Amino acid sequence: MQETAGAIRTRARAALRRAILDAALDQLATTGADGLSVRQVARQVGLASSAIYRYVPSRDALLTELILAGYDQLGEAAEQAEAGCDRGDLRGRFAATARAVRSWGAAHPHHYALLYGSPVPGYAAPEETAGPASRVPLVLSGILRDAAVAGAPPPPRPGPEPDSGILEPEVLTTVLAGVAPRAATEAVLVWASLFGVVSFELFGHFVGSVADADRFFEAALGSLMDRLALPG
Amino acid sequence: MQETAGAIRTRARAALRRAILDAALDQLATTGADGLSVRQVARQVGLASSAIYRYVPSRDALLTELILAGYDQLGEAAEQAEAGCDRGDLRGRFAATARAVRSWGAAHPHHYALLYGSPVPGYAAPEETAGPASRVPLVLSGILRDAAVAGAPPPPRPGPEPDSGILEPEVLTTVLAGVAPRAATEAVLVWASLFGVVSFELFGHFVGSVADADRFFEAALGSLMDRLALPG
DNA sequence: TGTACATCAGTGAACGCGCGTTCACTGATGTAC
DNA sequence: TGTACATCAGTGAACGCGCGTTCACTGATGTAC
Repeated sequence: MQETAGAIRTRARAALRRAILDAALDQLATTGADGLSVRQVARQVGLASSAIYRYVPSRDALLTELILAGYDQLGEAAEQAEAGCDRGDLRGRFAATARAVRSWGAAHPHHYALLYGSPVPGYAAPEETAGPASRVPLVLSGILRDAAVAGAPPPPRPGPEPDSGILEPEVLTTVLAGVAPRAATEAVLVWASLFGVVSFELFGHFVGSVADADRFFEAALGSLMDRLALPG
Repeated sequence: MQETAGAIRTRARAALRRAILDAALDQLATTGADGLSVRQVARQVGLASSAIYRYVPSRDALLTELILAGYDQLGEAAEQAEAGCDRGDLRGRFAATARAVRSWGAAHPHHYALLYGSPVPGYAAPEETAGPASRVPLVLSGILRDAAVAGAPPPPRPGPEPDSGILEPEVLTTVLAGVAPRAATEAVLVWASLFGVVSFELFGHFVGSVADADRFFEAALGSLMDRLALPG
């Protein structure tokens, strides 16, 4: 079946768009987000700098794409790692997810920093990033929900629930549905702690105090899972 | 007593140096570290851009000074907050320290990001920053050591200590002397978790999940202190 | 008291650079009649 | 089959900008004799 000229052009366009994004990823990996420049990207793909604007409206848009790609890569890695675990092994699932986050960060430190480091000054993350950004949290909350179903339902204490109002109601009724507010708050803390540990390691704050980063991370994992009361 | 001319000059030099640093701090606060420029600093103090080099050898050195100043400001805030507490109130001391960290970060988000956000690309933190950077950890470890003295000494379990080798030996024998390796590892995790929570809040990762940041932080504090087994 | 000299903060022009973005254009390819 | 037209990827020059750093210099102030 003969391919139409239009289809060929469309495909070429898409391929070049990918090449541009790959070049940008490449530069992010070596130079960091600040060093990312439209002109260098153009040089790398072998185009005039002005040609980039046929594919990407601005440098900021390019940054946005890198952020989206980062959250998606990281989310993908976490999801795959978790999916490879026995469903009943809640601790294994959590550990696999956390290790995937750490590994991805170690493999792409500048990219990780773009997502979880200093906000880029003068750049406001558009709403489109919210979805991909929540992939890792979604994996984690899935584990918690399974734990809430499997374990004894938390006994509703009398009186007003002390932790209500801390988290967004929408979160408590959707991603963390079935998880008691107290445990849900703890879960958000664990989430932040996990990234806190990974960031501290990648950003060099453990130099001088942690001697064996691998073992430290495993110990941290155990502690975090205990706080979530994951059985095992 | 007549002041010598030399003394006057020296004082003037010091004052101008301070003015330059203040201008740099100012720009850091508004523009962020990337926006910091020698020429803008010069404009703000009313000097030719070349004159700055009589006071600061390079832009990188200026950055280093800002980092040092940041760690010192933050450390100072933490130390003062902790010093205002009843010595026996271990939980109060921890909470005061942690709240000081969060407050300082909220008041100086760009400065906080310079210290705890993405490493500045192409810039390696010189060793001089190690001292000031450890002021907050020192406050926290001081509380833990007091707790170790006050509480029952951890029973040395038979067999090899399972957590030895994770932290630098030097840390275990100095700042965390008297704290069992297991608890010390936990302490480092708590330290990273604290900054993880503060960073997540300041960098916007709680948008959409945490509704009441103040209450969340207090809840987090309680949980972290429980993990340190602080009595109260 | 006066003069020659040294010190040193500060100047302003310049070097050489890279950047994001715009715009009128070329030239190849495909389409309509 | 041939011709006029439309589409569109890509070009290259240009605009206007700000940057870090250097360097020969001015001019005021203090010092030595």
